[in-house]
Amino acid sequence: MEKGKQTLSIQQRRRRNREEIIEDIVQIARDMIQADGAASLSFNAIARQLGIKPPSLYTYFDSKHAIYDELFRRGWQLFLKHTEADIVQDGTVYEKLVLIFESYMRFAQENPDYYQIMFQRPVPNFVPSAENLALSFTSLDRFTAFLHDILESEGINPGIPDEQARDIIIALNHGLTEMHLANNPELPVGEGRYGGLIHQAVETLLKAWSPVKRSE
Amino acid sequence: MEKGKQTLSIQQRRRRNREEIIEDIVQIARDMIQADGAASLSFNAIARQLGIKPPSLYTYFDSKHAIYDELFRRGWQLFLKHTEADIVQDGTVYEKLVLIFESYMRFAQENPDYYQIMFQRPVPNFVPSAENLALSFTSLDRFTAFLHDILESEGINPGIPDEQARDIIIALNHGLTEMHLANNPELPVGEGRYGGLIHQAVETLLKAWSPVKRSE
DNA sequence: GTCTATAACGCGATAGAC
DNA sequence: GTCTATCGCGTTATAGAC
Repeated sequence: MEKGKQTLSIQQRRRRNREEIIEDIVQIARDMIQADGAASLSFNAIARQLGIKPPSLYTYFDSKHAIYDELFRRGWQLFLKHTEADIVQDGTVYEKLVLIFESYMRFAQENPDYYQIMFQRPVPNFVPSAENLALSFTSLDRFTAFLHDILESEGINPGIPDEQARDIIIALNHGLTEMHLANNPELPVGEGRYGGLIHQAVETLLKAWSPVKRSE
Repeated sequence: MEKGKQTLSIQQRRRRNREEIIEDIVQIARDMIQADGAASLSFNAIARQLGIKPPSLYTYFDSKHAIYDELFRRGWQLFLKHTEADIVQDGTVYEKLVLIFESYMRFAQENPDYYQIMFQRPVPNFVPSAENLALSFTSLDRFTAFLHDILESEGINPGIPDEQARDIIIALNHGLTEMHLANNPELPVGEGRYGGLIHQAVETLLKAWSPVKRSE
């Protein structure tokens, strides 16, 4: 991985434009993180693989943290697209929520590099820029609105404020994903000790929150 | 933190026995992790603070990973004691489960150094030894038995296998804790966006799993 | 003006000889 | 326990090539 030969000569490389090189850097960083974890991403190793010297890399990124920040940004952009595609208008609440859970877990599994940087904190002292952090709030706002809609349209009253119901969903969803990645990272969403629990988890929530007659 | 003076001279230190020095090393490592995160623990810095040269540290630990492994072991030992104290025999299921949730979150907050190493994976390439890993299974077994007991004694049938109910509890509990630490690490258990959701979370689970008459 | 290389600094973990 | 030495890291300064 680290010792890969560059495929282009320096002269050829020079002709390529800046954007292409940045894409290369991002792709190399993603590959390395997927192989060895976000915390052990090496600035020097990226340069080596690109076929340039480490100092030259500073032409494209001001620091190693700037690369993390760019990955953070791209991750959230992709996540917004990813979840958008999985938010459907038809179907039952149950089906909609299951899709949300599966979507989150699938994103984590398909993009472990982005997921680490976005939802875990593997890099000491890395703080995303305020601009990119705002992207994550956009996602939360969207989910809040989505949940509000489906609860209202189905006449579901969790008995607690919508925001609390939302946060319980978020915590359960995140917890299932974390445990799935820790226990059966190789199994697809829907299988494994935790990855296979999405339906039961959503059913549990909806059972508790559905407006049914209770004996007590 | 890192530049603290040693309080004993080398000669005094020499007289102390090996176990005391190891205790010192562990305590210094814990302090450093609490300050800067597990991933940025520095072997050299530990030696500096102990008042010895880095290579001498190898007399006590074979590698940096060996220090992590020792912390992993101590963390699980403490966790077993910690939860044991919070598993009570009297009270309702609701109260017992709330205590379990609070206990886990409190452990994470009071021992962030151990928690990181035990439940997150902040150190690339660190894998706990099989011997110490077994400690974590002891904890799972104990929780399985505990949950089985209280479900049975209260005649609760979640409608799904006990192991699945257990894992939903674990996931929700872990998710709440992760989100609390990420959002309001400074707030005590019971407060904050996620730290204040334990009662609602447990209530949701028990509502769904309680044997009540339903209209559908 | 943009990209590159060389050299060097201070840090880290670790190995080996003493 | 020590010291010396090797190697990797991120980063900066500086200077030359396109």
